[in-house]
Amino acid sequence: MARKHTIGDIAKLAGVSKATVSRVLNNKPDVDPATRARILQIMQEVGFVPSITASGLAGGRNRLLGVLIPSFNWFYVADIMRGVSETIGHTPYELLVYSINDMARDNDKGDILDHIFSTKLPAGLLAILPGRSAQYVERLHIHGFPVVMIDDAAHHTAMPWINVDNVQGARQAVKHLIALGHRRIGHILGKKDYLCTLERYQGYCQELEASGIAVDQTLVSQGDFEYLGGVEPARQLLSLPVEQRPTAIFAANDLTAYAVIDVANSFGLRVPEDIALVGFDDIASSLLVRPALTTVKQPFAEIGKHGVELLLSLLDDSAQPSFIFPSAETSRQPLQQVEAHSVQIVLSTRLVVRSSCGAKPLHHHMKDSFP
Amino acid sequence: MARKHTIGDIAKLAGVSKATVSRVLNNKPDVDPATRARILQIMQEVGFVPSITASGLAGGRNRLLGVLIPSFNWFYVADIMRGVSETIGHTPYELLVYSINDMARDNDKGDILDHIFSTKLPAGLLAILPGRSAQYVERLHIHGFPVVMIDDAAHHTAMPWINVDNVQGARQAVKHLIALGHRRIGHILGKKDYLCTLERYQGYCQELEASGIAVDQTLVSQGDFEYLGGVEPARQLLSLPVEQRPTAIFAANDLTAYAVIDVANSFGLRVPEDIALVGFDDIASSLLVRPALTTVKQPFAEIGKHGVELLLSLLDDSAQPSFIFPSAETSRQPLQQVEAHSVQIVLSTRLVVRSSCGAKPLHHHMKDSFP
DNA sequence: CTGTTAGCGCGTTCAT
DNA sequence: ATGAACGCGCTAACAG
Repeated sequence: MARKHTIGDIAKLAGVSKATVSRVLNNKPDVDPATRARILQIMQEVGFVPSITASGLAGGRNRLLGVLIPSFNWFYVADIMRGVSETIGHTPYELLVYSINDMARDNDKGDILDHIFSTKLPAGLLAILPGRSAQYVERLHIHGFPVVMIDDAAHHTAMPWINVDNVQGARQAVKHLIALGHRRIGHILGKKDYLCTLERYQGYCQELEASGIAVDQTLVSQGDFEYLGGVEPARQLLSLPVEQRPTAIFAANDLTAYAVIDVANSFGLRVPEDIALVGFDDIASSLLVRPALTTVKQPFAEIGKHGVELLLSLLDDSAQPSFIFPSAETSRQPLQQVEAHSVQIVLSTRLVVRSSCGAKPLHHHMKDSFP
Repeated sequence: MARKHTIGDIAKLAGVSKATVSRVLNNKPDVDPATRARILQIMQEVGFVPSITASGLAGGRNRLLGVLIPSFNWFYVADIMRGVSETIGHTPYELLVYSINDMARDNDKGDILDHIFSTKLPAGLLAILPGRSAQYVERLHIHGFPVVMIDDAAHHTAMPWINVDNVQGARQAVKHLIALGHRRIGHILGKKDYLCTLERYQGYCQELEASGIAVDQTLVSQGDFEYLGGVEPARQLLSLPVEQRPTAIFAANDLTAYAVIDVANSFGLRVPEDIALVGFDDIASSLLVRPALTTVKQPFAEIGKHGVELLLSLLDDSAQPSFIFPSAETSRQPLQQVEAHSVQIVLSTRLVVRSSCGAKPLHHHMKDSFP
């Protein structure tokens, strides 16, 4: 393991001043190519690693990226974090995680955001916030702190922002059910006041109407994105007289769909034979429940990736990342798929067909189809 | 939101030197109680937040705790991280996450540990490593970097280390099955070369023998902790002639148990009616599969919590010049559930009875038992 | 008990 | 194109 070297050491070895070493470190233009090469060479050899701490102090900006998550236990958070951490791995930044539920200080989300703002430890923040908590994050944005939101309720703001197209996603789900011959398609709504709840409902309505099917409010029931919150609305829909009962249900998310499966079974109904089912999210467990869930896949890892890229594009225009870890020569990919001026990104979803909808899957997934 | 203040500002406001402010900041004993109170008061008022960056540079030790995880996508990692983040929330430390699979640099675990060691960004590292990768972490430990391992294969080392009692856990599972009247109890082993695989198998054997049941090797089959890797051994066990076929199976972990459920169903067998099933881990999805899985619960959050506490105790110790100043006042209170000298902690497991074992659950879990 | 003096490792002026 | 010098905010010796 390499000993700890400072730019002073490198400077001596290279026979230049510390300032020059600092210049190549920060990729400044005005350095003689020859000496730059020599310095880089030496840094390689001795395994020089600049002090994030010191450069942070001196430069005023740390090479740390903050990510605020609602909880480590939410299934989809893990997928987003995978994308986040993978993307950060391609940069000289490190990953700092703030979790809301788990904070010692009161659960007030404003508090933790205050903390982040006042410490200014991370150079920027990627905030995954459900519901209408965007306002807290917006405060940071207003104060000039680089922030990217991953949320459904942030449309009203001008903050850099990233999300999926919930309307299209819902339409994909309903379209598929219609294509399978269903006409009475029920919907269990997500949590009230969430924008994505509304959007998915809108997509549901749009697709029905596009097929000439009138939206029947008796087939729409209020859920809350949780398993338990899905039980009652599922009961409600499945309790309808057979001729009114939906033959298919589009649940606002996967957890809600799980509740439908269980309620259906408890009613002596089978999924998908008696009731076709499509969820939304494609969290990891949807591959494990039986029947495996057909669902609208949110590209969580992509969301995380684009979120980080967008955030990075906000940070530096001048000092492009410096010098990467010695072994990562090829890993420098252009982080600029994100347009410099597009501060809002909408990713698209994809329908993943498994067993719960009753369609014959085109591509059998390994786990799904092993028997 | 509070403006940014430095200790210099506080010093002026309090009419003392920066050194004194620094002293109260670091809870040094020799400060006049009155001035200490006054300074704290002022810090409160102006909302002073010390710069982690600067104190890290000056003191040589950052208020950052590193956690190395194999992946954000492993179910149990999320639970451990919940405990970790919750515990860190009670301290002035921040959480720095390193993920292995997702690193841009080659997947070599040694590389990322080198990186951590050479940057020395975090004050210490909590490493969740599967298998025998402990050696990489051990290098850090040898070089004096504070490290705590969460792993099954680290018994051979003297590193601070934390884990669950796999033998007892396995015995709990098997004991329960025996109590339900089962005599032919099969076992699907975990991944080869993992210590916890061996330990769980040993527990399985011990409990059988304690009940006067001979271990039958035809009832033991090799898995690998993965769902897919559980399919074949499950097939093997369930293909046995009825009179030899196990009436119950103890799977080395939950994912393997899921495979047993699916294979059983594909054989026209029902869980738990035809085959009782107990898993190990109690990952979140075990509440969602059907039948809900009876399993040996690993206290993942506790593991994370104790891991952090142990790590912090290592840090504090090294920072204490206690030999020189045998002060009478020990105002250092928290985090000392962990004995100063116990560098290895073994937590115990708990059997969570749900549907898959065929026993009538004593306590119906909400989700589990809603119908 | 408290103030003074040095740095920690690096970025960023100024000069040259 | 490069060096010298200063300072980021704080901790850690030293004195008193």
